Amino acid sequence: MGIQERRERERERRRQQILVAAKRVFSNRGFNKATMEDIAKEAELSPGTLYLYFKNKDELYASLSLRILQYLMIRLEHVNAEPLTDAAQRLKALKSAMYDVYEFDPLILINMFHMQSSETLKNLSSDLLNQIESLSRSSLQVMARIFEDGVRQKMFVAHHPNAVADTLWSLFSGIVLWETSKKTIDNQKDYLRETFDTAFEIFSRGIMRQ
Amino acid sequence: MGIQERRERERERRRQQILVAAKRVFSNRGFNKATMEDIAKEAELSPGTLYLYFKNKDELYASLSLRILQYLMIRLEHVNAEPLTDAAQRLKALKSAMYDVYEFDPLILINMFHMQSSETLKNLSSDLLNQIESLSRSSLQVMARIFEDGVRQKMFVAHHPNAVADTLWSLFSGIVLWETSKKTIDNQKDYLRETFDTAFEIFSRGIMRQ
Amino acid sequence: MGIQERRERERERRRQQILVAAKRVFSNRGFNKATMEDIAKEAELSPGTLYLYFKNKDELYASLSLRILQYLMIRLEHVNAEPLTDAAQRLKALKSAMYDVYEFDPLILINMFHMQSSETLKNLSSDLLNQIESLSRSSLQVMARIFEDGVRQKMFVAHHPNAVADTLWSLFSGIVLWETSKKTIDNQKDYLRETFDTAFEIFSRGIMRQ
Amino acid sequence: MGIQERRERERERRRQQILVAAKRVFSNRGFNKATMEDIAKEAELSPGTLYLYFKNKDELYASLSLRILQYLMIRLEHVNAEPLTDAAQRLKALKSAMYDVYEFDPLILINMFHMQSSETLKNLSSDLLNQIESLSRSSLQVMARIFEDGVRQKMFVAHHPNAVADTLWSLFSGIVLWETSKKTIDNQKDYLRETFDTAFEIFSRGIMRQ
DNA sequence: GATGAATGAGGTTTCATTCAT
DNA sequence: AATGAATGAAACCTCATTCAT
Repeated sequence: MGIQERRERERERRRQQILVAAKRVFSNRGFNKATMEDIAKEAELSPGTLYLYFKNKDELYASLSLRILQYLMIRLEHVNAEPLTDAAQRLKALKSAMYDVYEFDPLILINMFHMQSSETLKNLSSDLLNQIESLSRSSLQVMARIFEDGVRQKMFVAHHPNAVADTLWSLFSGIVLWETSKKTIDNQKDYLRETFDTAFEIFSRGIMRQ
Repeated sequence: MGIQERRERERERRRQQILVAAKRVFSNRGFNKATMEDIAKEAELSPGTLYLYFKNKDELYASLSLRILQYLMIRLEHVNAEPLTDAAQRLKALKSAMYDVYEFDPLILINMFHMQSSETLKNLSSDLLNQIESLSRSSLQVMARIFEDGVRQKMFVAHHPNAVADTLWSLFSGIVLWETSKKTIDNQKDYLRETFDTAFEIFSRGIMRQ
Repeated sequence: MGIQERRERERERRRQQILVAAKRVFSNRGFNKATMEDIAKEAELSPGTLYLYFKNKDELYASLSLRILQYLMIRLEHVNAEPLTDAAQRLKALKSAMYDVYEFDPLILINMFHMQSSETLKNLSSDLLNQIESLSRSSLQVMARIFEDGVRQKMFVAHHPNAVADTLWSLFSGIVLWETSKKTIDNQKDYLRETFDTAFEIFSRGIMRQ
Repeated sequence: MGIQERRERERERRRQQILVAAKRVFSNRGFNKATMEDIAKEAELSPGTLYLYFKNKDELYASLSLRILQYLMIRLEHVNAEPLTDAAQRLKALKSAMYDVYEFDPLILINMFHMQSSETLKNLSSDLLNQIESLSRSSLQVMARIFEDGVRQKMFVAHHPNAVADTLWSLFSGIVLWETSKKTIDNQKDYLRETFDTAFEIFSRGIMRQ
């Protein structure tokens, strides 16, 4: 391992250390209340150091999303790679993938949806914005391909695959945000899984041929 | 009209004047960037005056949501009040209602979803929070009742009515937020209606008996 | 006196109060070391208040210069207005005017020259920059006119009046900066007057006809 | 060449390398905006290394001035060494020397004047400050000697030679700073030579006997 | 009731300098 | 000797909120 490579690795480790701290602080103090100093303290680094790894606060926040998008992508590709047998099973695999994404990191997922629904997006460096965008676009395309295949195999009712993917994605993000908000207000327990079950059942029934 | 009543009326007029200004500013500058001074200027009032009508900035924002919830409630009750004929028509009416809500004031609707997905909720006065909550709860209940009726009439597949309402609501809010975010990034035109059409078709097919 | 006018007056008083404090702090701590908080404390105001009167730190600094330029302008116009008698007396009046400008506020004068010799200029609001520029331009023009008249009256050797004005202005600012720097290093007493005397004698002899 | 000497030479080479880089960065980014990291990058060294050769940022800046002062000194001594023939020619030689100093390195010259007119001076190590001071003092003395000789030879009007030297030096630095500032504002072309021509003509006429 | 000047806590960010490797 | 990652103090500036008029 060359010295260059080791440095690169060390640098990546630091980045992760900061992201982990950021996630923790963000989850404790909430999106707006978390300060760079909080994060620095949590990461046991100085504020200045954060800026060696992330251009500014928005970019640090946004970077949290990339990881989960990458995870989503991997899971979706797996679903797509499995031999096509039966529509119901396909959808089940898809549902399972999405739920895993939620469990992988609920807080960051909410963060991501939150960010997408705000004007924060406009302030990101075009580089990062492009990454997020392209990854999120590809994910939707992979999803769309699943539905496309299904339609071709006469398992799914004919719809524009992109629109179906958008529907599923909206359903998913809507549930995540809505259930989170209910949890915030009521301190209720986490009903997300149940809501998602019903929602998915309806969705499945809605797109599968009888 | 007593002097008391006239005062009350005058006061309400001011509140509306501020809300209108707030909405405009919020839509121009974005959620976080809008300042109280901006709003005051737009309302042709002084900053101090805003605080005579709204406890703080969060409350002012939150108050924007009430109006749209009230409108939602009215529309839903209408749907519910119509003589029950046929499931498809019921759902069509429901869809139409929701789309009207969107058109009634897209910006405030997004604002509302945005707020619900953030920790702003925690900072509201319990009074306002209660109002929002109860109104939003009732709306969901009215929706749920529609599905309940439908199930009883064997028009809809049996599901827990609340879960179906949650699904629809999530779907709706998810689409609004997701399509808005896409519009922000791409400066694309407004595809919301189309996405919602497909989504609703799938949803309808998913809950109706064949 | 209307309420509007009184407010305007009050506002101007505050501006002056801040400028006075800024000048004091600037002179004690030096150009770069002075902070907005220092100035606020000196003015017995809060930092935020400074920003109600000056857009940013650079503008506050630059505003210090305007006053002295205005004073310069007045003094020069007086020299110009006096009935033209004799070249020597004209120059004497001019010299006296410039020395008064120095005494009016040496620190701000140095500040002004310092600023002009730096890239701070680029960061000013175009409005303020224009004011400074135009005032400084007019001053030079008034000076140039004095020399122009002198040449026409055959009292001064023929030179391009603008170039003569530039020479005098450069001489003046050069002396101010150079003598100040010597004073800084040596903690010497203020030799400026003497240097200026000699310099002006040479200058006068250089432009007057024998 | 001993090993000691070679080391010394190597060290000097590095110093020069840094100074060259510093000059370049300073000229591009302006006095205040230039950072140590910029300079390090330009010199293809690391920030830490700069501190092995210069105590701090101020010293690095100040060191830039030494070279030009040395050049000035050499040129002035040449003027002084030439056989005294005629006052006009003496002054011409002096003027030519000063203009050469300007051309030798305008940026550093401005830098030097800029520094002299600021409180940076106070923060230098006494060693460096002494060097600058003594060199700048000697330069003025050499200049003064020229005028002294001229007076003794009845070519120049009697004035205190130091005061005349100060006048010339002030005139020179004043012009450099003033013309630079005009160039900054107007993006005008470089009028310095012309202004200096007129100024010097006036100055010459002012000190020469008729 | 309305004003709007003033507040001041608190946030983000920069950058000269250090020091372990 | 050279590195360059890390530091952390300190600066500028914003803006929700208050309160004397």
